[in-house]
Amino acid sequence: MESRQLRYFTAIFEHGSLSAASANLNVATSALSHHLSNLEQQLGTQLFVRRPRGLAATAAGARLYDHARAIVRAIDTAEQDVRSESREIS
Amino acid sequence: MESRQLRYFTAIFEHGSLSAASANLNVATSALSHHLSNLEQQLGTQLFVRRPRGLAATAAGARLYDHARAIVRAIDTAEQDVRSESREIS
DNA sequence: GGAGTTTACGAATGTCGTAACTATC
DNA sequence: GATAGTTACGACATTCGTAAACTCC
Repeated sequence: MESRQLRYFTAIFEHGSLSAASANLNVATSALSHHLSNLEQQLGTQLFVRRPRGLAATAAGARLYDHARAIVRAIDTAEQDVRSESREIS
Repeated sequence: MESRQLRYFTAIFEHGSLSAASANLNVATSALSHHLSNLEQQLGTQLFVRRPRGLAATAAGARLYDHARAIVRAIDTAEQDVRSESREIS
């Protein structure tokens, strides 16, 4: 699981569809579809049920979301923290 | 910051050299060197001081390590959790 | 010369967008 | 026909290893 996959996944989850996430991320739906498929295959689990109007998270998808949100935040925090550390030194 | 960069970084930090991390990860030192350079450039900070016998972490490097270790663990935990969730369902 | 890192180069892989396709309303 | 997702294909970028430098003992 790579950070980018988790970022895309959280956007898809929060927007409820690839097309909405696509508009928000400025990434083509095909790319998101690919990443989602890969993630599901890597985990061996379906994360969303495909519905006519969009995507509905499965239980596994909802559980991953809780983790993914925290992980993405932690990464952003780490980056900011290191940058501020380096500013203190220099 | 991608997950792989953080995994490589923690290995380099823990082993204290590219060559030791290389042996542990089964990845060539050149790849680790490149990733480390990219990470330092992305963060705008030097993470290790290059010493004749290996690498010594800077303050920024040490601070990143604390974050990186937690993030890598969180990712592994998330993966296991989702897998166990899917087993419960099926 | 040995231990360690970096740089150069090419191969394999991954990522992404456009476009065509499918399905549902 | 409009909306939403997937698949096919090609272009571009990333990742990685081998090999050749380079530095410090």
